[in-house]
Amino acid sequence: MENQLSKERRAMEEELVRGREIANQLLEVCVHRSNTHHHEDVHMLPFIEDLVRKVLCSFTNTLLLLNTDNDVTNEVSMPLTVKDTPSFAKCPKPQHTDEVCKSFLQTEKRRGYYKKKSSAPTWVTNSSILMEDGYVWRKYGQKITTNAKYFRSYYRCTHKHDKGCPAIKQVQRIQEDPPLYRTTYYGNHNCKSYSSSDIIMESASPSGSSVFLSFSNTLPTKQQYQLQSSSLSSSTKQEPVEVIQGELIDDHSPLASSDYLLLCDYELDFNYMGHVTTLF
DNA sequence: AGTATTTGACCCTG
DNA sequence: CAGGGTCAAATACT
Repeated sequence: MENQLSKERRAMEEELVRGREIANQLLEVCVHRSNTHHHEDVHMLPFIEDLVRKVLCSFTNTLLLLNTDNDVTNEVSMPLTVKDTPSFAKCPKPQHTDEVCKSFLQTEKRRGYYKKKSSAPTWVTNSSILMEDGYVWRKYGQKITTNAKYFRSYYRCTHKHDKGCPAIKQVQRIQEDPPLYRTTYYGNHNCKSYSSSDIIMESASPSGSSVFLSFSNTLPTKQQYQLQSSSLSSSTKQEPVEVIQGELIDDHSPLASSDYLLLCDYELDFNYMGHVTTLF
C-alpha cells in the first residue's frame, strides 16, 4: 500500500517534470517565433502542436494518477442542447383536468426551455496579441452584472440554427484603460466554418506580444485548439474556455472576429480533472 | 427584404 | 428571491 503510493507519487513527479520541460520547449519556440518572420511558421506549426500535445498528455497522466480512485464518470457534463427536456414535460401529472388545462395554457405561452450552463472556467488566456478563430458570432443578449462596471455580452455561433452549432461565448469588459476584455467560451463549434487563412496566433500587434495560458478546475474534454491544421472537433462538452485580451473589441460592435482564442483539437479527455494548472 | 442588434421579459439555479 | 443566462419582439442596418 505504502509502496504503491510512493510509486504513484514518483510517477506523478516524473510526469510533472516532463510536462514542465516540454512547456519550456514550447516557450522557447514561442519566443523564437516572435523574433522571426511569419513565413517560417508553416514549418514550426507541426512542432508546436506536438509540444502542446505532449504537455497536455503529461498533465493528463498526472491528473489521472491523482484521481485513480475517483469515479470520474460522474463528472461528465452533457451538452447543453440535449441535456434536458422542456420544463413542462417534467411537470408532475396534475390530479384534476382543470389543473391540466391551466398548466397547459400557462406553459403554452412560455418561451422555449433553456438551461443555465455550469460555469467553471477551464482555462484563461491573457494576451495582448490579436487572435482569431474564424467563426462568426451573433449577439443574443447583454447584461450588466452585479459588481461589474461594464456590460457582459452574450454571443452564439451564427450557425446555431442552420447547423446546430452549440458554441457560445461571453465577453465581459473588465478594464477601462487599457481596455481589457475577458472572453469565456462554452462548447465547441461543429459548423466547420474554418479556413487555413483564419488560423490563429495571427499577431496583429507587431511587438510586445505576450500570451498567458492557464487551465483551471473542472475540465473540458476536447477543446478546439486551432493552432493550425488540427481538425475541428465537435465535442459535446460545454466547459468554458476563457480568453482575456486587450484592445480588441467593442461592447457594441458585432465582434469583428477579433476576439477569439487559439485552440487545437485535444485528443485528451480531462473529465477527471479538478485542479488548476498553469502553462505559462 | 433579409439579417443583425438591442433590450425588456422570461426562466433557471443556488 | 436575487442574479445571471436566454428568448424574442422591436429596431437598426445593409
